[in-house]
Amino acid sequence: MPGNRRLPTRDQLAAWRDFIETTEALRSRVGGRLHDETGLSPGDYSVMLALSEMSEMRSSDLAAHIGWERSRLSHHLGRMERRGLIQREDCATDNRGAFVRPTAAGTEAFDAATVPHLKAIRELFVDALTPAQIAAAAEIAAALRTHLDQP
Amino acid sequence: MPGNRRLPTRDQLAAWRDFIETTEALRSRVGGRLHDETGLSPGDYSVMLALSEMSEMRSSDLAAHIGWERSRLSHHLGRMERRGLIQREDCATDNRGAFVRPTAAGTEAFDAATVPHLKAIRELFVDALTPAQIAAAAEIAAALRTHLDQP
DNA sequence: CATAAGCGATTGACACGTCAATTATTCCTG
DNA sequence: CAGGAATAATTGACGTGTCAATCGCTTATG
Repeated sequence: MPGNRRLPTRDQLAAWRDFIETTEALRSRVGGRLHDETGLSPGDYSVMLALSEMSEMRSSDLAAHIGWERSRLSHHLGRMERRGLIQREDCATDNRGAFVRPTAAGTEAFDAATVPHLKAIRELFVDALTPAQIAAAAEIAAALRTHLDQP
Repeated sequence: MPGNRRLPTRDQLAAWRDFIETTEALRSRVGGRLHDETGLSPGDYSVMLALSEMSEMRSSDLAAHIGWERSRLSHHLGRMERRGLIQREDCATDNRGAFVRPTAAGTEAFDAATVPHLKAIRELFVDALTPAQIAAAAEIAAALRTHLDQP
């Protein structure tokens, strides 16, 4: 029984490729529309979404909330700060810490971005699939996630 | 009938998020394993895979073959050339053109990467899903792709 | 209370992607 | 065949992501 008995079949490999390439194209298309129509990148949107729920947050908590590494967030916040979307403030109780809060311009940009973004999701994802397929997609995601989270 | 009648429902949005975040995590995990175990990035692998089928190729054809923009390929080939995986040669019949060919080291790295990569795909994708789910994933990808290629 | 350990956050170096501009060559057309 | 349009490929600027190192502050411990 050769070792490659355990490798994917031709069909499984084709399914993998179609699946992974198409989901990547989908993400990129939705993100592109978000950016083109609103000036916010997907990363910007995630940050602003989290801040819109809390309005002010420790940098670490924000990173945990959106599931980013802290250094990634730090770089991203630097770019967002330069563009005037957020600002950082020192934390009185812990001088190492920093608060992140949206600026007025940032909040406005986020508010203006929400509907276009949801619309893109509807048009490119929801409208492409039947209700059964959407349910299947959610189940597939759950199965993959469970498997990924294993040892 | 308010305009947001046409926006995704709570469930649809949750499905979107789970789906897109999980597929991204999956891609990144498979890519990470490829890179850690073989020293080739997913981009390197795509390039070497295409070259393994043709052995020598015009840069443009290579870009078309793997569906990349030419400038992306140009940057990537620069990095791969620096690492000694490929080399570029002038084209006799068209002095604008360039041939790309794998080096011996590149071919060796690719050959050594194939099995580990397929193994990662099996372990993280194939093994996570039932045969019916894999088929459903392929159908979902096809539906999304068709829809993306529309307007 | 000194100091080492730990934590919050940033930084620098580098890989990767996109877009717009550029260079060099070939092709086309009057 | 002259000169501009088209083509092959590269380049530069910049946003994005990861990893490892660093810096300053807090806290626990002897």
